[in-house]
Amino acid sequence: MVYRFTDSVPYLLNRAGVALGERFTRRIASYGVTLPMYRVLAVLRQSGTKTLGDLSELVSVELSTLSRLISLMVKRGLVTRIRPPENARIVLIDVTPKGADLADELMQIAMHFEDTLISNLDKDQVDILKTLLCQINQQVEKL
Amino acid sequence: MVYRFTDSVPYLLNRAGVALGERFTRRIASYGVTLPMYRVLAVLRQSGTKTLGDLSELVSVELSTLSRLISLMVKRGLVTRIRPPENARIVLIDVTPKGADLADELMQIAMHFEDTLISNLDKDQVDILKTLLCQINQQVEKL
DNA sequence: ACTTAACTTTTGCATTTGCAAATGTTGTTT
DNA sequence: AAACAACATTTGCAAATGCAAAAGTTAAGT
Repeated sequence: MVYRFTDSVPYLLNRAGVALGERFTRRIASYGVTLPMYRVLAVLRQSGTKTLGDLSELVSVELSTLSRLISLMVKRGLVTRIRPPENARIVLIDVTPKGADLADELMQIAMHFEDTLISNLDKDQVDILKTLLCQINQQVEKL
Repeated sequence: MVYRFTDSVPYLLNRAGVALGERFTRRIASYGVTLPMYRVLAVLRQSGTKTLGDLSELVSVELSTLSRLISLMVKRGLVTRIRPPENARIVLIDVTPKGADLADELMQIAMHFEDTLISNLDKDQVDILKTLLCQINQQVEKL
């Protein structure tokens, strides 16, 4: 059995991810938001306040990159960045009301994306897809 | 049914893709090769000479970015860049013998990655995974 | 208390990226 | 054959990225 690079999981994963990302980026560009920004807003909207480190983990963006991205988002009034006095080495990020509204709007679009994406796929198969993607994430630790 | 961002296909896809990419990047760093470089080598090794445009499509790297990446790879003796006289507006990229050897070596590592990645997954499920990733790619066109 | 270690974020700097415009080539129209 | 459109790649430039080092804060050891 020969190894076919273009049939490998990492290749297909990247391909689908990039294609999807590009589409969504273009779709939300008119809102003045980039894909990483959307991810930040969506995570915060879903689970509330997060430290920078946790957020970095959750949105798969490197810490230093995220730090600067947050600076930009603060400047645009989408999120707040607070150093709590009781523990001044962490930074807490949260959405502003404006950011929350925007997040809701964008998540509507994302929902629609998801719908068309899996529209002609088996419900069971989509479940398998999601489960496997999660498992891959765990397996990656062992590599 | 509420929309949970962190359960969405794009999110999980990105997460797995980034995690996998980071690991592999670190794994191959000692060979002086980046992930996009590996992808270029692997595609060329698998399917032979390609135009820059086709290659861009195959490795999911934007044309201008790829153009510069290829310049670097040419300088390092990994690939060749030829403008065929019979059609001088295209550029043909191919691996050098050195590039081919490196590609083989790296693909061994990639094979091993794939093995551990899907080691405790169902064979049938992996097939579904791959199929769905391909279908997602096609569906993306409709978004 | 003082030093050292551990934790979290930010910054410096070089590299990579992506869009738009420019370049060069072929094909088509008149 | 000149002008124009279509095709394929490259380049300019601003923004994003990633690593390593720095900075600031808390915790632990002596």
